[in-house]
Amino acid sequence: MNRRTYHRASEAERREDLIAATLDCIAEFGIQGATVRQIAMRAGVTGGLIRHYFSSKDQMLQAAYRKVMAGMTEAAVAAAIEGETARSRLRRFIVANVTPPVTDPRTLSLWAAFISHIQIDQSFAAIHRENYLSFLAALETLLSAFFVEEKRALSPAQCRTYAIGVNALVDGLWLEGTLAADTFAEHELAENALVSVEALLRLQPGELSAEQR
Amino acid sequence: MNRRTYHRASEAERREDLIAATLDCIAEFGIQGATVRQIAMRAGVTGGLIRHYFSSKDQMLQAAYRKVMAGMTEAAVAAAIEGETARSRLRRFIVANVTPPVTDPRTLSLWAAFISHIQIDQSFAAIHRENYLSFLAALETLLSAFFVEEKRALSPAQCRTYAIGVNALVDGLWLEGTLAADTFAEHELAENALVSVEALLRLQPGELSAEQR
DNA sequence: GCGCGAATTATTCGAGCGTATAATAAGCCC
DNA sequence: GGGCTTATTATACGCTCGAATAATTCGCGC
Repeated sequence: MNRRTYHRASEAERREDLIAATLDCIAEFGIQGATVRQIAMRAGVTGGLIRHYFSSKDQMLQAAYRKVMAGMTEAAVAAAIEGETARSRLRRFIVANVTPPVTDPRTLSLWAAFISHIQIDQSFAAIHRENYLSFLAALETLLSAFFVEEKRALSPAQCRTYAIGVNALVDGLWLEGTLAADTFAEHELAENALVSVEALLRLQPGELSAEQR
Repeated sequence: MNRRTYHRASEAERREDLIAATLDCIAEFGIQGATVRQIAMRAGVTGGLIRHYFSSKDQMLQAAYRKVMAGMTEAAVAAAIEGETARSRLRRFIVANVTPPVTDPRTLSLWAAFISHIQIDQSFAAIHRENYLSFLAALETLLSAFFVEEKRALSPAQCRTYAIGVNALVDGLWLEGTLAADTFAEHELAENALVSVEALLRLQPGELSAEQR
């Protein structure tokens, strides 16, 4: 009749653990393998506890989705703000998106698993939309600041078109580079990203891509 | 004791039906909801039959993945070959990839569901790689033909860089445009794709995007 | 240091999972 | 058109699922 001894954790900490365990399981076994029991085992608790923190398994999955997306945008934004000029911030933002830890097979697996649920469950669609718009807005801000700095006048419509294109390019390279990581040399992807973006924006070759500290 | 009456179908036809039913179920209920019983019901047969055509459910999923990817590339390639010049073929290829039926929420759902499995199951990784390389090769062929036609000399390395960038851009726009279809006007996506590709390739504005029959 | 609320475990439930096997009906061949 | 092959159905098996409930142990306030 000896029960397991256990530690009473704070709510924040426990939820964090459960979400992390959820992501581990999805990455390792797929969304079908992320069962309540597997997740609980991974988190070092018993299954029943999950329902104590989340009203259903589905709500926990949504929290996990938010976590993944937040991690991705935060990494890129954090890299960007360290730049001193608008050009440097744009450059750093782009590079961060095609460099670890953002380009990580595990992250991509998780991202794809959730994307595939967008058409099925409206809640996931809402989370996606929120993150997409916020990412696009961040990119648009970086871009217009860059054009101001370059003293290049741009209509808002033109700026939006650029943002959409650059967003697509960055997403696409992220996908390509993460899925076929072995076919790309060390910095080939980042270099390609910078060269491509400067072409997209009709900049001079080297304006973004040239080595500069 | 009355059993269901049934029709004995040809092997090809039955496999086709089962794969189609599998895709329907994944799109509608997610990969977790694509159970043997659901799939069988959708295909109008009983569950046991699946194991008569596929040695396991997993093998059927792989066949379904191949089907999805084949459909996507075929649509784009079919559009391309109707062009009379290399420029037109490139143009049509790009437009096809950001236009229905390729930009279809259902297709994207399916694609993502399978992508999320390639880190888990090697078989899916192999299917992905095969399709990625073939798509990239097709694009590279279109590109180099285009450059020959334009009398613009390009090193193979340069051509590969371009192919990777254009591939990323097209993939990214496909993603963006399909996931946020409601935020894009009728032909905005295709127009953006052409303008972006011509910028990527350092062409004159309008060289690809200008209306031309 | 004790009591009490609540975090956590343990156990149970019915449903549904993928698979295996046996019974049956369909339809081609002669 | 009767017999044989086999595509298909029907049924059963052993597991695992998400969820609900009851029992317990933790650790803070006093």
